[in-house]
Order: sequence, then structure tokens, then C-alpha cells
Amino acid sequence: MAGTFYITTPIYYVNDMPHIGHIYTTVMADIFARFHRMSGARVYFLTGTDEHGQKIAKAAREQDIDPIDLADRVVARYHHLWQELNISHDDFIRTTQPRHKRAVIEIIRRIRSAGDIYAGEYTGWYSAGDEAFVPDSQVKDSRFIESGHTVERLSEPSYFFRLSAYQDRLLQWYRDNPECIAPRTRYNEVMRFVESGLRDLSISRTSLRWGVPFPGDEEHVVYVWLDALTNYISALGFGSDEDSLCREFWPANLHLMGKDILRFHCVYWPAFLMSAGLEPPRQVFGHGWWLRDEVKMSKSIGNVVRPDHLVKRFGADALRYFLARDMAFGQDASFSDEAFVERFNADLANALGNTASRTLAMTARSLDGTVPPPSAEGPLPETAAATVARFRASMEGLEPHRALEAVWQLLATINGFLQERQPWALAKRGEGPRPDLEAVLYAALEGLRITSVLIEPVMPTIASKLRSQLGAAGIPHDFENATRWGLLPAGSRLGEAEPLFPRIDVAAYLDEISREDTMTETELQLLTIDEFAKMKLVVGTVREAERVPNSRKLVRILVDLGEDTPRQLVAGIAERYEAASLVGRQIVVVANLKPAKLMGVESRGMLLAATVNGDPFLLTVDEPVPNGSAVT
RNA sequence: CGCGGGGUGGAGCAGUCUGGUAGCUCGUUGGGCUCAUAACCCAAAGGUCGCAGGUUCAAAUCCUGCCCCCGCAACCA
Repeated sequence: MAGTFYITTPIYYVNDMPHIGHIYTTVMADIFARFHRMSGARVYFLTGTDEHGQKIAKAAREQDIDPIDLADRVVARYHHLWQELNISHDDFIRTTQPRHKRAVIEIIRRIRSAGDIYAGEYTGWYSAGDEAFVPDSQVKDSRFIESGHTVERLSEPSYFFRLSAYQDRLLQWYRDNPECIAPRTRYNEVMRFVESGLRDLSISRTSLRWGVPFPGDEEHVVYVWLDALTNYISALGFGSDEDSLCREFWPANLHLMGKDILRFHCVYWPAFLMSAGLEPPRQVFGHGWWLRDEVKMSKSIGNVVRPDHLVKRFGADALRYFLARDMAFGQDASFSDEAFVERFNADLANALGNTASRTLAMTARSLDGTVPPPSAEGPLPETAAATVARFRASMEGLEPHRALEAVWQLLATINGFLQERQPWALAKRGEGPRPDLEAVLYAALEGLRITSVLIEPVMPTIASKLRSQLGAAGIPHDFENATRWGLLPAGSRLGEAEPLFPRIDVAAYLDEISREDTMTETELQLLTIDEFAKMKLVVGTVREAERVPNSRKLVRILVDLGEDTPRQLVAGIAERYEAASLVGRQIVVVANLKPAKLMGVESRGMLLAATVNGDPFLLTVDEPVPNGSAVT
């Protein structure tokens, strides 16, 4: 499988700190890149950062620094992280680099000369406070949800890309290339989306300065997708005199990304490329998301996996293995510390580490730490060959989890083989030449050596450590040659044996984590008595209660707090309480909360309830008290 | 009809595109082994593949309808 292989991750927005999503995409890309390199392809593996846009400009202004300095800072984090995770990218593109700007300008020149750009008016919700247009979905009650600033309907001049003209060509492209979007369900999704019609795409902004100036009209800057997507060719020198990489590697073999941004890569990007006279990518793959204990990871819930912690504690290889093995590539998966430790122990410590350990220990003791003469004893040569074939097919079919599953079956076969042949018993049969013992141990050692080749793309550090323990450090590990049986040379000395992955005490580890968690929680949650006193809690009696129409769980309540008129509250408790059953009950209310509107109904306070698995249980008083009584 | 994901032995999942004996990991139970990281090996128990209908010689898989769960969004004030 020679040839070239160009693989990319998305460019990551420097407004975010790196998180498990970035890490996942990048690690998977790295695994494929390494696999293809081992298979003899010339590989170009690109990752990078997206550094333009309003959020960056604003964040920089707030910190009183240049946007580029802010970007530099975050980029340094990425470089550091990729190094820690052993990411072997060939290039790191930044959208602020001259080579990128040059490419953006060139692609626009080409799109324009194809007649696909026209001037028009972009209309949308504009937030003056944020100095930006904000997405419709983020606007509620004329406010931008994220910042709370008011928005207004505004128009500004904008250049448009004639996306609508590409509907048929895109559909044709999908039909002619059934593999161009994967997994299959995503392919269908995109088809349906495009079939339902495409609107032209605004590709410039005048309300924004931090970006690539729009060629021919410097009042505008190039807007997000056209700028960002172009990175895949700007890194290859598109638009410069030196574009040999472009000729060699374009079209990309695989754009890898999370499913959330798949659509842009399957619709906008190929359309841009077609317009510019370039080939669309060969394949776009949208993988799933990691959920944390079944809930999507999010900073506000505070359930983000801390990868740096995992890497420090277990090593980059262990994390890489877990990511590759535990998620069926393409699907969502859930991350839990239990699952991680379980995998670690079962697969890495027991199956891989212990198998190596027992084989090496026996060779060290009974064969004086020297590799015996090659043998093809037992089922292992055949199993290994079958495993190599399965591994390769799975990797090429973008099923790394299956590829690894096959390797672990090989390990199980090695264990079973040892169990059956009992080399420890053979060793006890006195002195002298023991060809039977040697044959068994050679097969096990060689099986492990081939294992080390197979796990190389996923766990490069451990793979090479294992090889040096096997006395195979000098053997090349390209895929084709290194997976042949019998390469481990007789007479070579085993390296120093040390456990590859020390087993983790699950209970102790989980305890360790929960202790850390509670510590940070209590630190965050301590308040002074003065702070508490700011909260005005009072008892009141419910006078009226009714469901908010069309809502799932909102109840509108009028409650007598001993004030002149009853207060109106809206509470999300309808899933457990009949509205009518609330009337007459005394409840506890936070009386000095800022008013808010829920489904158009104003709420001027909040009632208190205990929450159990999301179900509310109302707080009330022991015996009737006057309305307005303070709770302290 | 807001968008999306899912319902397969106790738990977590694969298999569904390309119909053909229901599979993996963990857990449980019993046995074995003792070289090894409380490891390893063998065996067993455990499943109406959400429900109903249809197509087919044959359906977890294809078609139709329905039910339920979970994300996002909304309505957590």
C-alpha cells in the first residue's frame, strides 16, 4: 500500500483551551498517520489552529494584548500537548500565517473568476455589546444568550458565494463517491440536507477586522468557513510558487473531525474547491463524541475529563489506547473513570503486560535471557498472520477498535498456548538441550514481537519498549516486513524486564479521584455568612397555580409573601407536581432574585426544592407560619 | 411534526449499510494451573436482539407503524 496519504484534523479555535474532543480527533488522526507511514505510504499529517474571528479579537482586547499574542499563547499549549501525546504531525498550520492568507486570497481569486462571488447584503442578529452578528439559535428575547447583550436586526454589505449553484454537482459527487462521507449514516444525513436545497453563503464581514482582508475590498474580511477550510490547502503551499506538496498530496485522503462540523466539510468545502477548479477530498469522516458518564462533557457541568491528569498518571500510550479501543469509531461513547481503569487493567496490565512479563521471565530464567533458535511451533505463526491481515483490513476500513480487538485475541492465543505447553514444567526437566522448551518460548516471544509491531501506531512508546525487552530493538518495524514470522534473531539478549503497565488498584484510584473532586468543590463553594445574608429567603402561601401552556415542566405560581400583591413565580416542577395540588401550600422562596422570563412568563423569584435525580421535592415548613416570615 | 443518538444475556458495547447458527469485554459460578503484574487457562449459567405488523425459504439486520430512553435546543430562575 504505497502512494501518498494526506490526513488532517480540523484547525482548533484558539479561544478554547484544548479538551478531550481535540485530543480525540488528533490522536485518532495520529494513529492512522502512523499506520500508513508503517505501511510505506508517504504521509502528510496536518493539524493547526484557527485564529481569526470576533471572539479572539474581543478576548485579546479585554486582556489588553494583541490578538496574535493571545493566539501564540494558546498555540504553545497545543504544541506542548501534542508533544506529550506523541502526535507525529508533519505540519501545524495557523490561519494567521502569511502562507495561509496567500492561499485564501488565491482561492477567492479563483472562485471569483468562476463567477461564483457576488456582492449583497447580509441580514442577521447583531449584538452591539459583542460587536458581532450572532447565530439565530443563540438569540432569545432579543438578547444574545451567551453575553446577555441586546441584539437587533441589522444588515451589512457582504460578499456571497453562489453555493446554491452547486447543489446538483454536490449530489452527483456524493453519488459517484459513496465513500466520500463516512460513516454511512452521516452520508445519508448530508445527502438529505443538500437535497432539501442550499442557500448562498455569506463569506465576508465588515463588522469584523480580525481576519484576512477580502481581496479587492479591504472594508471586508473573509468570514469563518472560507478562511478556516482553506487551511487544508494553504498548508500544502496552495497559492504560492512552491506548490509541489499540493501536487503530491491533494486531494486529501481523509479529513477527520467530530460529527458536529461534518456538514461544512461535506458541503461548503467541496463546493469551494469545485468552484476553484480543485478536486474535492477523497473522504470526510465524522466521528462521535465522548460523553462523560452518559452526559455530554461541558465546562459548565464541570464534568470535563482532565487529560493532562490521565497522561501524567497513566502515560500517553494508555490514553491513546483507551481512546482508540473504547469507542466504536464513528459512534458516541461514554467516558468514565471506572471504564478507563478497567480497560487499563484488563487489556494493558493483564493481557499485554502480564503476557510479556511471564514470557520474558521464563526466558530469562530457563534460557539465560537469550532468544532461542526460531521455530514455527504451535498455532501462533498462523494466528499471527491472520491477525496481521485482520488488523490491516480494520485499519484501512477505519475501524481501529476492531483492529485492536484482533491484536488482543492474538494475545489471548499466546496465553492459551503457554498454558497448554507449560514451558515452566518443561524447564524443570533437568539440564541439557531442551528443544521443546526453546520452541515454545520462541513462539511466544515472536508472537509478542509481532504484537509490538501491530500496536505501534497506537502505542509507539510501549511498542518500542516491548521490543527492546524482547531483544528485538534492532528489527525494523515497517508493516510489510516486520509482521513476517521468524524475524526475532536467535542468540539476541533480552533487554531489562520491567512491567509495561503496572496494575491499578481500582478502589484506591476511584477514591483518590473523588477526594480531589470534593476538595475542589468545597473550595469553590465556601461562602461567608455575609454572602449568605444577601439572599432573602421567605415563606409564602401559594394562592394560584397553573401549567404554563405548551411547556413540559413549567408551572406559573402566584404566591403570597406578605407583600401588597402576590408574587408571580415560574417553577420547573410540573413533572412531579399537579399545579392544582400546590394551592394552599406554604413554600420557601428566594425573594430577591433577578426577574427572568421563561417561555414568555415573568418569574420574580425562585421556590426551593430538593433535587433527586432531577426530580424536585418542595421545601415547606413544619407548621403554618405567617406569610413573609424570613428563613435564616 | 425542532435537530441528533440509542433500546442486543447482570453492566458496558459490537454486529444492522452488504438478511443465513447472536458475538466481545467486564462481572458471576465451578474447575484447573502456578512461569507471570491477586495473573493465566478451561467450563457453565445468563438473551422473546424495545413492541406490533409486513417482505422473504430465512430478519437483530430490509419495509411500515408505534413505545421508551438520552444529548442539543427550549422551559433547570
